[in-house]
Amino acid sequence: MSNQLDGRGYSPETPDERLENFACQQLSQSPRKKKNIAKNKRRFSDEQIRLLESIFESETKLEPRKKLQLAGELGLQPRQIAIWFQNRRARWKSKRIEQEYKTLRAKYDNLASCFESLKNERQSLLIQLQKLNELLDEKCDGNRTCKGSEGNNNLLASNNGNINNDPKAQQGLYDTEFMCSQNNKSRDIEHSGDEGHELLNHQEYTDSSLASHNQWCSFDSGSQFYLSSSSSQWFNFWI
DNA sequence: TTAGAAGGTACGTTTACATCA
DNA sequence: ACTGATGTAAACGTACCTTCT
Repeated sequence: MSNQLDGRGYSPETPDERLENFACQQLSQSPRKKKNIAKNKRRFSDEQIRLLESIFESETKLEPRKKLQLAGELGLQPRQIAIWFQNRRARWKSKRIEQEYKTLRAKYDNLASCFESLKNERQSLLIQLQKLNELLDEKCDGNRTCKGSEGNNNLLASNNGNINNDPKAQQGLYDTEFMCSQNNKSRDIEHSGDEGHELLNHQEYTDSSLASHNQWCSFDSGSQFYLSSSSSQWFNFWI
């Protein structure tokens, strides 16, 4: 505020001049009285502004008595004081709104960037899943136990049974488990109870783009890696 | 309880003035 | 030096609210 006032090129009236002007205005009976008042409009002096600002800092609204007192101190009309406070409140509000906008904008930008990185992460997870699925297909091709009820085999079971000795596949499984546990823990945890067990055995994978001709392998509940219907929806939401 | 006057505020607009290209 | 555009602050008009009688 004071910066804006610095360098003002007007010559402030003294209180006496102001009173004189006011007296003239009051005495003027012309129909253009209002215009005459406006024509004498002068910016308040630095000293007046300083005092007004200091009071505004402590109270943004003036009590009537204080307004009169201030008017007397500054040689202004009470109405001028009231109007100054009105305008000051308006400027204050406008600044505050601007500041709030900046804050919200920063938060939004941050969220948007998080969203982007999560999207990228999801993409890489899907690629890993695709690879794992292909590996499973290969295993199943060479192992007839994949069919029928035993077709329910899964990566973890294979891994635990030391059937899958492919270090690359194991690494992929580890990575996948790790990333899922990091990112989906909060979402999947609610399905990890009895309800989760049920989901494990009855899930339907309808994503034809990624589901192979074999069904997606379900994972042991302990692996924290399975696709419930809700997480499918979550994934679809991100597409 | 209701009506109306008085006083206050928010908000949008107008006006006068300063500054700058 | 002059001028038009622009920004800013003082002032105004109006609608609305609260308080008091």
